[in-house]
Amino acid sequence: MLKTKEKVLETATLMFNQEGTSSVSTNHIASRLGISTGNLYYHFKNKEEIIRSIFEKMVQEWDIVWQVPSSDWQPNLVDLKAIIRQTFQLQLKYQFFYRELIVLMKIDPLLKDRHQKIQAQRMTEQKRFFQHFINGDVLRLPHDEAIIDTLLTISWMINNYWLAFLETNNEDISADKIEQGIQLIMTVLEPYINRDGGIT
Amino acid sequence: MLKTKEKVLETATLMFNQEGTSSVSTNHIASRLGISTGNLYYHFKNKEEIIRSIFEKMVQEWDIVWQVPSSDWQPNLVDLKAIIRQTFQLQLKYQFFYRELIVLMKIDPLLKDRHQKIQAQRMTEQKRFFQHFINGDVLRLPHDEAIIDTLLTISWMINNYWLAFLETNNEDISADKIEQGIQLIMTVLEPYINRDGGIT
DNA sequence: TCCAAAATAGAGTAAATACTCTAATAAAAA
DNA sequence: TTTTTATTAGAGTATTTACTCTATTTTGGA
Repeated sequence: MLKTKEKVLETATLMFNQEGTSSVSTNHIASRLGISTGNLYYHFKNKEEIIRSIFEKMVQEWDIVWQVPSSDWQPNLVDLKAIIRQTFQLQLKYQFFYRELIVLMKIDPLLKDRHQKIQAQRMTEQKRFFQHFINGDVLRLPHDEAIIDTLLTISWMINNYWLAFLETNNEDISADKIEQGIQLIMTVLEPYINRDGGIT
Repeated sequence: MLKTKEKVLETATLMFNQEGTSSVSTNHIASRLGISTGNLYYHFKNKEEIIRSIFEKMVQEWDIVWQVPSSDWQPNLVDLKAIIRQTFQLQLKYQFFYRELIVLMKIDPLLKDRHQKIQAQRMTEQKRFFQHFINGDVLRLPHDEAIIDTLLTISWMINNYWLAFLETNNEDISADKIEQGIQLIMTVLEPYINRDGGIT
């Protein structure tokens, strides 16, 4: 059975996803859980600390998804798609973050700092990841160096905003829609995929 | 000189952009403007009506940007870039909307309905717009029909989320960054651009 | 000039929010 | 067992928020 602290994070995440952070008060969270506000504040200094803790959980799960399988791993599109798929699933779990990030960072400078650090790290990691695919001859890029950054940025954006985009279109998110998101990224990379390397 | 009603919308927009809608109360807006709350509520039924009015203004400006210049207009990349540039500028002016849309729609079902209608309309318009470019031989697409929708979706997403993406990266938005956003979209279209048609 | 309608001021309020404080209970350690 | 520490309950509070109400002023037309 989960400890109170973990239960708060879990329930808060669900409620934030459903109603948005500003509509969900600490009192709401406590009463939904059937605990007292005193208890909730025993575990968390304030609402922002709850949000920051959720962020840290998300970061941990994200890191697991994106770690390179092993040192002798051969980059291929099937694995890439699997990773993108898992990233989409994480976004689903922590939807509110992707929706409200900018405002949340405005309200909480600590979260802002933390996010900025993480984001910078990830950018570097992803670039290295991408390089694997070029070195592994799965992707073949023009001499123009800048194109790597550009493609990476676009892929990142699709990966980050596809679900939000669906939401603004009032489409509900199904496994099928996630595959469509993967497809979008593949379309961007398509012109640069080397048909000889990796399995499509 | 602007009427009170217009001034409220203008000031509210600025404040929402700076601090986020949930941090800006109707009292804040009134006092920033140096008017009474009574006065503000004389012009607007509630806070949501303010937000909806701002949305309508944004829609109007957007429509001006995207109307096809004239019936005998020849599609070309220079004009396309100009339109994208103006769209980015609109996003800058109404930043808070792009950041908070999903939550705002959750809070206000009227806004949600309205946005959904507008969004659907625009999708159709943009598709027609895109078709101009194909018919005008500026773009050449593979027989695969689905690719049109895919490219359109990706372009739309970049156009809608590029500035938000920059914000999460803590980069401030300059004219230069806007050009970079245009470049992103062009990179996506690049493999399908017919070098003979239109001027790059 | 007069008057009805439009615009404004500003005091007032119910509800909600984030959080504190103290006392009680449960769990762990000695 | 006893004692210390970790949890929990729940009443209480200062502040804020969205919004109302009434009285006053301004404005534009007849």
